[in-house]
Amino acid sequence: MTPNKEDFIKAIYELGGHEQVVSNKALVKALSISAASVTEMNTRLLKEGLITHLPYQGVQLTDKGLRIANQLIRKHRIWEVFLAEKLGYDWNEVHKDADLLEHVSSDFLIERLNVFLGEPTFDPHGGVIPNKDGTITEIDSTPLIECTVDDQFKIQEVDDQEEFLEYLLYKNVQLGKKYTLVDVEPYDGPLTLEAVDGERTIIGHKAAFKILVDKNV
Amino acid sequence: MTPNKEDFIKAIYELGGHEQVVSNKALVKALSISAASVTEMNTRLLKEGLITHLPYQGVQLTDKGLRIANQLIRKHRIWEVFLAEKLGYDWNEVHKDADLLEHVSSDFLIERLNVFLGEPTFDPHGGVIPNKDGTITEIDSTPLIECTVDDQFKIQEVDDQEEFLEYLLYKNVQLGKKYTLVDVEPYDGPLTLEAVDGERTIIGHKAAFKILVDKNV
DNA sequence: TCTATTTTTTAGTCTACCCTAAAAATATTT
DNA sequence: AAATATTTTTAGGGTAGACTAAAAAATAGA
Ligand SMILES: [Mn+2]
Ligand SMILES: [Mn+2]
Ligand SMILES: [Mn+2]
Ligand SMILES: [Mn+2]
Repeated sequence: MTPNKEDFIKAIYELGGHEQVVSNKALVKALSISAASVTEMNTRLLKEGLITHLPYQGVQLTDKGLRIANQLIRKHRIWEVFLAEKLGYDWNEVHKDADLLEHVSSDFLIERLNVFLGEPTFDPHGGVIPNKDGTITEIDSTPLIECTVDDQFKIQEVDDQEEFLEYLLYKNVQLGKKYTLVDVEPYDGPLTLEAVDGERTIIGHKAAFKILVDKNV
Repeated sequence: MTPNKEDFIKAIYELGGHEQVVSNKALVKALSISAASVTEMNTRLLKEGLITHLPYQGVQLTDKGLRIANQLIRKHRIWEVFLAEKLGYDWNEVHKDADLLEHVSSDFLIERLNVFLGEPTFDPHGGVIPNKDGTITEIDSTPLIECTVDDQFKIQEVDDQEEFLEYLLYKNVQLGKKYTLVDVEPYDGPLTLEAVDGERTIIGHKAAFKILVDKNV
């Protein structure tokens, strides 16, 4: 296993490769490599039994590939917690370094780091940290876009794209914060959230797809 | 710069390449790669201006190469402090993980980690951590082998080979611990140390080369 | 349905590392 | 001073991972 292969498998997972077929095109975009390189890597991973491949359609993770993806995501997210909680990174700053550290982390290191951090359940943007055995404890959450006026909820998880996290930082939307949805403008207009202290935040329509909330508040 | 190049430059430094010429043979041994690979890497580093090369004699670091070596050692040692102090690694366990982490550590990360650790001066086996600008604060120390009976000292630094550190762990010799040298057997015989609490430790002749002490105790 | 566009694959290159085996240079013995 | 041994370099290969350009296959549109 190499860093490139690991990131490739992780990308397949993040594009839904544990349940759907993922196209080469999607991987080209996600990894910023050429289409030829995707075909090449597919061939390698197929040979190692980490993916299945339907020519001209795409790839899917095997159980073996899925386990590797989950273990890498575990490492990634544990590092993100460390960078945010111990080193004071903002949540939009953690990803880049974690993306490198994840590939050079022995199990010994990760388990000790996990204990040092108090065995966290979520990463800084609310992503669930997979268990040591590669399984995932599913969390019940709803995309904000599916909420209706007067719904009450707390922010459960947000998309981890760096620019989006910066946007939320600017909007002062934080993980775990409680809101009421007080307005949704028609024709894909903005949403207005009201925090418990009365603070109002207006966010764009598309942002509401990237925020997951917990309505059992 | 790649991990292999970085480790190669670090190896040159550790073999004395900031003041002497380092032979290919020494690098073959230190890095466990073939002689041909050493020649090849020398050619690459020469082209980048990181070393000077005298054919059939060996290589030496340029100022540029020296700066890279010191910055890598800084990263390595800061990680070692983290692993030992925060994650509870024994001092013989830190090296392997630090040897990987050092290559994926941004300056941003290292400076934050350094602050988190309280800006340490020494790594877990007493090695000085180079400053941010690549300079080194020299420490006054004496090899234990040069001490004579009745000398008093404290342990300043020890060789960082994993097996040697295990040996010292077994002998209960710790950094900063104060001893009196009570006996040196002739014909390269063992040395006997006595701690302040009266505990006596007998160590082999060759071990006394790998331990540096501070006589200003 | 047939043409145009998009997507995927193939073919051919390139760089970074690594190797073994043989040749060349340097050091050491006798 | 030669012969022998050691060290370094050269020659020739190999693999992983990336690329561009061109061919092939699939999809979308008229
Ligand atoms: Mn991340
Ligand atoms: Mn990564
Ligand atoms: Mn070390
Ligand atoms: Mn290293």
